[in-house]
Amino acid sequence: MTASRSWRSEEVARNDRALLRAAREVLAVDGAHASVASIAARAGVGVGSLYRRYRTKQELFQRLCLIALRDYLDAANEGLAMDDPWAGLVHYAMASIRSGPGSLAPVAGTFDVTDEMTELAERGDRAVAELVERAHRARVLRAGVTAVDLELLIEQLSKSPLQEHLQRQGRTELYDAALNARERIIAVALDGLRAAPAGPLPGQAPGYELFTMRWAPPEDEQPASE
Amino acid sequence: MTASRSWRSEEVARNDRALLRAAREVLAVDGAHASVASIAARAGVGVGSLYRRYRTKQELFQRLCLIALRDYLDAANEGLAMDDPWAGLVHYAMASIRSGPGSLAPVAGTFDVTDEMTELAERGDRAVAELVERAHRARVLRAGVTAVDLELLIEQLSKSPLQEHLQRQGRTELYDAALNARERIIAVALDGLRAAPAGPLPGQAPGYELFTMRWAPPEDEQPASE
DNA sequence: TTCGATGCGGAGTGAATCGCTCCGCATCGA
DNA sequence: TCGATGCGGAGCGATTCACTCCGCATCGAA
Repeated sequence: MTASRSWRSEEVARNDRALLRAAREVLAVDGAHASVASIAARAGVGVGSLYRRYRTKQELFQRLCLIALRDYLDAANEGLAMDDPWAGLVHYAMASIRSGPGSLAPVAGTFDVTDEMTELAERGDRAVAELVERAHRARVLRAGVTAVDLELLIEQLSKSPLQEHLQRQGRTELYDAALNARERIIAVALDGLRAAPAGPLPGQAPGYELFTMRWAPPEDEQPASE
Repeated sequence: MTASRSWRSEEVARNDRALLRAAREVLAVDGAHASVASIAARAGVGVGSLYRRYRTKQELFQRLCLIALRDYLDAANEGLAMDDPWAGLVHYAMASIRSGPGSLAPVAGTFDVTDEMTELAERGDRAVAELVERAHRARVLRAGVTAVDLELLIEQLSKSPLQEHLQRQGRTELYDAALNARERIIAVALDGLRAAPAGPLPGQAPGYELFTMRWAPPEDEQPASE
């Protein structure tokens, strides 16, 4: 119980990271119905190992939420640190969309909120409010847009129904195309659909198979492991 | 079996409409995990009545999907009938977002696709392609935007995590505010966040409680009936 | 090489929920 | 009053859930 317990702690840490990553991924796909078995399988560990680290499913989600709140606050502060108000706002939005507080929304209300989480959320809200106000002062943000509007838009863009479907069906070969398509969508939503582009759309135009494939019967259910 | 079977057919039709509406609502909230019991309860009928009209859960979803495809095609044609290319495109997008093919996405691949459905989908795709091309010819649509981009954006905007959460918790008093907030988000996504507004944002600015309330413990689980 | 300790994967468990069936009852025209 | 009809929901077997527990592989120490 002294300093001698450095035995294989690296593997422990690695497993823990894999567990958290797997939990976030599975949660994004299955929502609140995500099962511990699928999380453990995706992380490549047994359920026993999961329960040795987290006493309950809720405790895992709680930890996951705390990490997301930290990322969220970091992203806002990074945005504030940028000189260009618009670039800072976009940086925050992009980072939040990617690490997805929106994907954590389904578990909201399923566990107790700790004081630490409340404080992190408040600090994040303050930073975002400052980000929005600064953008308004520079007149680069549409008049009337509030911080709540921004947060809700981010939440709306956080989930990716297309990628979830692909993952459920195990169509990994289309994953890159789906990622590209999503980047375009986000760019459009942030920059606007009207003809007055802030630049050319990134990447290639997505093909129709992204739209048609999900209607085909899943020829192979997701192995849910490895 | 002749023309004399008009007995109470109005109530039957009313029940059927209630069933379809309930199914769409429950599906939007619970996704593919939607249970027949919750659908029947929300429609205010017993599961027996549901199974008298639809032999299986998949058959109900199939019918639901067919109706959505029809609405989808109608919306596209209505958009084409409008003189202003931009207004037509927005009309289609708004109608599609509201009647939500996106909320049907979770059941994609869970039942067989009939020929009628395939044909409706193809006709819809053609109409949307024409809508997009016309907007491009009039130079009112951002360069590089394809029909698939548009469809994916519509799908992205179709689901409403906020409203789903409210419904799950039974907070009906915030429903109007959530609806208003969603209208703003959609307007922003379609018009763009950058300072060059196409007009003032509609409705009132949403309050912070929309964002904080979902973290509060649900003081009353959804009664799921009536 | 042998031994105790440690953390591992996953079969097993009771509870909950699923889609679906079936039956008693209310409500109608005759 | 009586047969017919459609209704709501209790009940059924099957499935899935969160969680427990145990045999085994792998390590340092002797």
